[in-house]
Order: sequence, then structure tokens, then C-alpha cells
Amino acid sequence: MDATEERASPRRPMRADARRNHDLLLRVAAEVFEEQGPYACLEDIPRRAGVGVGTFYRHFPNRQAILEAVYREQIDALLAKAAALLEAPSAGEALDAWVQLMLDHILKQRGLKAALIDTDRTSATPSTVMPLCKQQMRAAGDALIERAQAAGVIRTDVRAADLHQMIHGIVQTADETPEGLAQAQRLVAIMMDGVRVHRQ
Amino acid sequence: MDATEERASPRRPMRADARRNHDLLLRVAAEVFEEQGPYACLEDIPRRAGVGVGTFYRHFPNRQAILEAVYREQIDALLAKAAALLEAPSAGEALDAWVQLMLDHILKQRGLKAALIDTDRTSATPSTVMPLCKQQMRAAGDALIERAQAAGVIRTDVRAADLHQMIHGIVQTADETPEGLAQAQRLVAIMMDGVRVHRQ
DNA sequence: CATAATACGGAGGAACCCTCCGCATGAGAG
DNA sequence: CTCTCATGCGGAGGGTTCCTCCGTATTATG
Repeated sequence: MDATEERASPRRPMRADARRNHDLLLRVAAEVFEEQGPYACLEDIPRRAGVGVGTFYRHFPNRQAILEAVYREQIDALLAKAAALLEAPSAGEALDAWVQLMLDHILKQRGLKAALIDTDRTSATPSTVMPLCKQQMRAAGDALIERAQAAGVIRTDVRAADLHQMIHGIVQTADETPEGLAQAQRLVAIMMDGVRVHRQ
Repeated sequence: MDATEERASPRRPMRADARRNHDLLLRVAAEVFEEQGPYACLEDIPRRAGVGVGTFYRHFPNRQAILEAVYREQIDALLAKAAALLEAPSAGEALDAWVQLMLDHILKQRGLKAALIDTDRTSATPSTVMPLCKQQMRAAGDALIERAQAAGVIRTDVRAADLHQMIHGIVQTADETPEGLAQAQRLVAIMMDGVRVHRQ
């Protein structure tokens, strides 16, 4: 689940210094993209991490690779939280929490995702990471939704795909301004109200 | 209205060769971005147009400038069509046609718009083009909506901003695949059905 | 036609992306 | 602990792209 053990599989389990640098670069890359956007100068990453450019490019041969790795990392964190929410006492509150997590995630990462789509469109080798993430997110959402449906708190004709498309639509069109964000919050709340079962 | 007369205002009316090159570069740039996406190599544009790079960069000093100009051009074309639709005999059909135009526009230009948002975020001078376009599009949409409302064919509690946010949301989250596009068409149709007045 | 204002072209500096290869270091055997 | 070698590191440097600068060419005007 935690990505710190990735890249281990094929033969040997990756040398200790390589693993250290890999993880360090990934952390620093997330920082740099957060500050400067997904088209930040890649050489800033090894520079800030205090390693050589060669090291960086061996771990992540191009922009697509590092963007994917950062994205993957964030999705993994989200999926872990979704799994934890499955254990929460209230199925309805767990679903609400999940929706809020999705909202924050989309808001923060829409630039990164757009860049990923773009580099993917350009590159010769279409990414497998994005479709996989989508599928995993959907599965995680469905689990939470089914539990809430079993508890009788939300409508039974809704699936994760529907929820995700609605949230995406609302959030991606939101302005970057505080009012835009508040408006997105409001619309998502209204949407979730429509999804809930209201007994009289 | 037509953008061929822009850049004329401040003092003199722009030399003939300059105007020619400006318009030519704008046309070629639209082609190049269409083929290679908004992060295409800028030098391809003057090369393909058969002029020097210096000429290109004098007219459009950086990527943000040329992206904005191309975007502006497309919005102008849309606004002209909206104005024409105001003269159409059926207010209801005019609104439907407008929605369809919006849908096509968003589908085709979402990459360009994302790039614009990104270069804007990076640049020191925030663009005034995007907000202006948004406002103009909204005004154009409102005019068509109000006419349809006066004709009694759509609900009276809807404004262009609502329609735009819904269409944007649906279209931007659509897959690039044919099914994704068909799905977007379907959802927009459903949405418009909800906006219409249904007499019994 | 002469002159001044304007525009053109492309060389070149700076930034960036990525590759390559000589050197360093960690992992496992003895 | 030492030796060996597979693995990893660093950074010089080549190719590309962005953009600037300025000598030359073209257009507008009297």
C-alpha cells in the first residue's frame, strides 16, 4: 500500500542508497510542483534535494514519469484513507468524509492532472497510471457507498462513478478565488443532500 | 467584432505588412496548437508561416500572449454566432444551438484553456483576457436565455452562469473517447430537458 | 523622391531537458 | 574484515527551445 516499497519487484530489492534517493526526490518533487506548478524546471528537484541531475533522471527519466509518481503517491494516500473510513462507526459520516477528501484532492491537484493528460497526449507511450488510479478510486468509492446504502442513509441508485463525475464537474469549474471555492463547497453539499435518504 | 482590426487603437493604424504578418501568424498558431497541443514549439509558428522568429516574438512576446490571442479569436467567433442566433426565428432552437456550440467549443479547447490558466498562474502579470471572455460569454448566453424565457420555452429561474457551469462540468470530465463524448452529449441533453418548460 | 518611422530577420545568450560514462558505494561471498 | 562486482552517483555537455537585440529593409508621408 505505502509506495516506499515500489520498484522492488523485478529482481533484487533496490540498493539502500537508491531507495533513499528515490523517496527523497519524490518528496521534493511534490514540494516543487506544489510551489511552481507542474511545468516547473525539473533540475530544481535534484538541486534542492542535493543530488546530481543524473540521479534524478535515472529514477524518473522524464516529466511524465515524475508527474505520474507524484500523482500515484497522492492517490495511494487517498486510498489508504478510504480504507480507514470503511472501519468508521457511521457509514454516512464516512461517506461525507470521503466526499470532502475528494473535493480537497481535486482542488489541489487539478493542475497536475491536466499536465499529466497533456504530457500523456504528447508522449508515444500512453500512461497506464491514470486509468488504473481512476479504477481504484472508483472501487474505493463504491465500497463506501455500498456500506452507506446498506445502512439505509443514501439512495440505492447511485454509484461512485456518478458521484465522482459530479464532484469533478463542480470543482474543476470553480474559480481559484475564495468565493469560487466556497461556491464549490456549497454545490457539493447540495448534491450530497440530493443523494441522501430523507425519512419523514 | 472581427479581430482583424485589433491592435490598431493607441496611435497609428499599424503598417500594412505588420497587419498581414500578425493575422497570418495568428492563423498558423491556431493550426499548430490544434495539431500539437498548447505546449507546441513556438518557433514552429514563424517557421511554418515563412517569417522570422523576431517577427513572431514582436507580435506575441511569449506563449501566454499567443495563447491568449488564439483563445480570444475563438471566443470572438462564438460571440458573433451568438449575436446571429439572437435573430433566429425560434428562441428555443436558438438556445439549443448555442448550447451545442458551447459544448463543441469546450471539448475542443479545454487543453488550450488549461494551458492558459497555467501560464497565467506562472506569469507575473495576470491575464485580463480570461475574465473578460467569461463575462462576455455570460452576457451573450443571458441574452439568448432571456429571449427563450420571454417566449415561455424555458424556466425563468435559470441564468447563463448556471448553464455554463453545468456544461463545463459535464464536458470537462468527459473522456476523450467516443463513448465519453456521447455520454457528455447525453448528459447535456438531459440537463437541457430539465431547463425546458413542459406544458401538460 | 527623400526622410523618418516602423517592421523584418536571424544570430546568439540563457535556460532547460536529457544522455553518457568514469568513479563511488553498497551487498554478498569467502 | 576484505574482496569483488553489480548497482548507483555526479555532472559535463549536446540538442532544443525561448526570447532579445540590432543592423537592414520596407512602408508611409510630405
